[in-house]
Amino acid sequence: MARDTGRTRSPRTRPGRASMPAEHAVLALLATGGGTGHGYDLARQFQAGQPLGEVLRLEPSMLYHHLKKLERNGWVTTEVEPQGSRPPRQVHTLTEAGRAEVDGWLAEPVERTREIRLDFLVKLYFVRRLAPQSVPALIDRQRVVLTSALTRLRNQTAMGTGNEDAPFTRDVLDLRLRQTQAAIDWLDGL
Amino acid sequence: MARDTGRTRSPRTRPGRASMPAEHAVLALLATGGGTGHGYDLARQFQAGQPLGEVLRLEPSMLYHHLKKLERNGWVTTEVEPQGSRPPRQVHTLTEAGRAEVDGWLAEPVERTREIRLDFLVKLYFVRRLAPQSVPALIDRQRVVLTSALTRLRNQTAMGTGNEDAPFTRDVLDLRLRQTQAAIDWLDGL
DNA sequence: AGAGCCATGTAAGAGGTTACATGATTAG
DNA sequence: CTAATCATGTAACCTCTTACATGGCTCT
Repeated sequence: MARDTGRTRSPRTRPGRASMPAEHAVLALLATGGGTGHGYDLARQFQAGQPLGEVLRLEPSMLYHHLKKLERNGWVTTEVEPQGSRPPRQVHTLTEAGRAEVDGWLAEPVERTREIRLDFLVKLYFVRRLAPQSVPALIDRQRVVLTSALTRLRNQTAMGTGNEDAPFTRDVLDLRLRQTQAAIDWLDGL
Repeated sequence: MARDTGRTRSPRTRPGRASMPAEHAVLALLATGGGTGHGYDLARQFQAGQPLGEVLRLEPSMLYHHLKKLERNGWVTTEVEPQGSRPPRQVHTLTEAGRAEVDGWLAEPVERTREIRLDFLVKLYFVRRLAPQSVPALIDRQRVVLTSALTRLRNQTAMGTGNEDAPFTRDVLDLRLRQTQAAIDWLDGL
């Protein structure tokens, strides 16, 4: 369609802005290994049976994919390390930008309640390993986010109370309230 | 492994087997409209402000995409309906296979707790509109699924009680327990 | 005259899954 | 001898999101 407006194509401002837990987990895992590591080694931690693997399962193919992407982002550099008899390793090293990215990601709470289940758990795992003194701050900030979500949900529920023809919407809000409340209770028990 | 086994490429048994809530919602929405409808009309229901749109937001482009896919699956047929002055409509009609697919989907509870938030809510919305007498059965079946998940989580928690070096795993299980319990409580209140 | 509705899509990319490819070495 | 481990990927196919295209008609 459309011959061409002259502008080739907008730079796609922000592509959705998900928190990309898998990518950040790989980056943070590099940080726990002193800033370096190779794919095969990192892969083990994402398998079933490992604590991290219970929350975020990552197939080797996806792990290698993420490592390539982290390199394109300038968050890691890669060198080949020959191994004698074994296949050579691609050793990845965190850059300063990568380190900053990890630190920022670890300090930010997640936005949505549904991100508690994956994103926040992964963050919690790594904050405990990389900056245990920041754990209470992260939990507090997350609690604030969830509490304000709770308030918003309560307001919506109150506003809808005249609307008697929408029991479905009431049920939706009720579920969300309960799930958010459960997450807050869990945070409080940490 | 294997230069070539002769088989060009396996038919990819099942591509992940998610419940595909968006696709089924489109199909079910056609059913509520007497088995026929066109894209633009269906699209309105997936917008913000509509009860369905509060749970499942679908951009027009994705809706049209799903309609094409439903046709490839043999669940709908499509005819063009000229409109006089307006642009012609693509009128989609549920086939028997499509009707059966909707019925089956509406009767099945979801497998995972995290699918309650989207998949189950959408199902509930359509069961109430298409087969209100089946609502209690769906809720019961869903309750059974969630209760057995709860039992599994409790067993895992009990087994892990010797493992003192894994507080993270305990926290993960605790969160899942609370979220599952919240979902059960919500079901009981419906 | 301009805004917005009607009605349908394409293009491009991110993120993710599963299967398959390769090939040497070491442990049972 | 066979299976697992070390080590790295590619191919093919999904879903979903955002941006953009087209073009007449109706309402203010």
